[in-house]
Amino acid sequence: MQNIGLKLKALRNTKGLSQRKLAARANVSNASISLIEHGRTDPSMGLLKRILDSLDVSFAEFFSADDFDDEKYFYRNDELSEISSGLISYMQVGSDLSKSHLQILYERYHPGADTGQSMLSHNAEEGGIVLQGRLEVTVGEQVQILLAGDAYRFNSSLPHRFRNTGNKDCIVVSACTPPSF
Amino acid sequence: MQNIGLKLKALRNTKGLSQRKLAARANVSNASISLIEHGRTDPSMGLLKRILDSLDVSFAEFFSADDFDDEKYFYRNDELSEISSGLISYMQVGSDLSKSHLQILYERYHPGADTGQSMLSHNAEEGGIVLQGRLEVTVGEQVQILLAGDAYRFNSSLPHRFRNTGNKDCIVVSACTPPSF
DNA sequence: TTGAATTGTTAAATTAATTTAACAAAAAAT
DNA sequence: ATTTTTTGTTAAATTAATTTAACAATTCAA
Repeated sequence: MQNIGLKLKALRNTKGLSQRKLAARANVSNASISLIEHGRTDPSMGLLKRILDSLDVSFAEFFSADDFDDEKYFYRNDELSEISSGLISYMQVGSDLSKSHLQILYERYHPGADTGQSMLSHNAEEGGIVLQGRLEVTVGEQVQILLAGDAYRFNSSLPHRFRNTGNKDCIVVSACTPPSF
Repeated sequence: MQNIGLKLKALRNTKGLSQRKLAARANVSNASISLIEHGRTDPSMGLLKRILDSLDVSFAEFFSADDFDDEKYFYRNDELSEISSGLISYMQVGSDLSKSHLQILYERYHPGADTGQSMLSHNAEEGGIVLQGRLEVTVGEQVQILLAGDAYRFNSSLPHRFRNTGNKDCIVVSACTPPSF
């Protein structure tokens, strides 16, 4: 478990704490911190929990925290990655999201556009806001027509479907975590 | 660590495995499974990893799998939760995000609006698309003016700042995972 | 330049996790 | 019915994590 050690050391350093300071806050021995950081022990969950708690970091955060660090933060309108699919065009913020947790899309549904059915069952969570037009959204047993200003959010494991039932383009800004494609 | 035990037991049952079957696949003793499930031991990371690996479940999944399940999927424009803060108004999709991983906001920056500085260091990831107006965004050492159609995305642990440097309202749809407030 | 405090490491001692091996209870097989 | 497996639990034995307490190296003060 060398990897955990490296992560912990990095985390400790960003908080500017010494092994002993961290040990005191977490109520563990400083030796434990040293041994874990060097991968010379296989820490118990309880020990690691006390340490992470004292750093205000949850297990989920700690294990999902493989920070992406491209230095690209800004995207001009024409730099958005276009992903076309039939009558729907998706403009994605960022191109390679493989190390990312968040996907943001500017979506344009042409009249008659229809996603068909469930985009699979990712353990994901998604939502969006309608900016223009008319969007029929189905989630589980529920169906709704959303107009400009309306919004949706649900767990992506539920079967869902999007349709533009209007006669003009429908525009939506959506987000999904983790990315769905 | 009673909670880990309950989770593991539930997970094992959904896969239809007995303690011994699981133990064999994970190459651990069946006693360990029993002790963990009853919270009578504080398992080591390595032991738990072997068990989860054999179930094709990552640590991240194991700890983040607290599915939210409100049956509320749709939000009319006037149902968005307004969170005002000085010259900025945030319209949030959903009210209680405590069990959620995703926060979606419709943001309106009045002229002169300024977030000041770093919204702290959440181990989060955020991004957004500018729909209207002029937004100055600072991330780390970089500063950019974004106009309608432009976008941003970055790791929220970087110091960042938003300012409306135009003379009209600026509108942005943003997303953040996990929610920042 | 000296002394005090703080750093990270590590052997030895202690405590606890993990396995081995046994047990009883329940289900399956003959 | 009765044997044979399979189930989950647990004491005892073994192995390993964790702490205590020491060490040398570095930084800070005066």
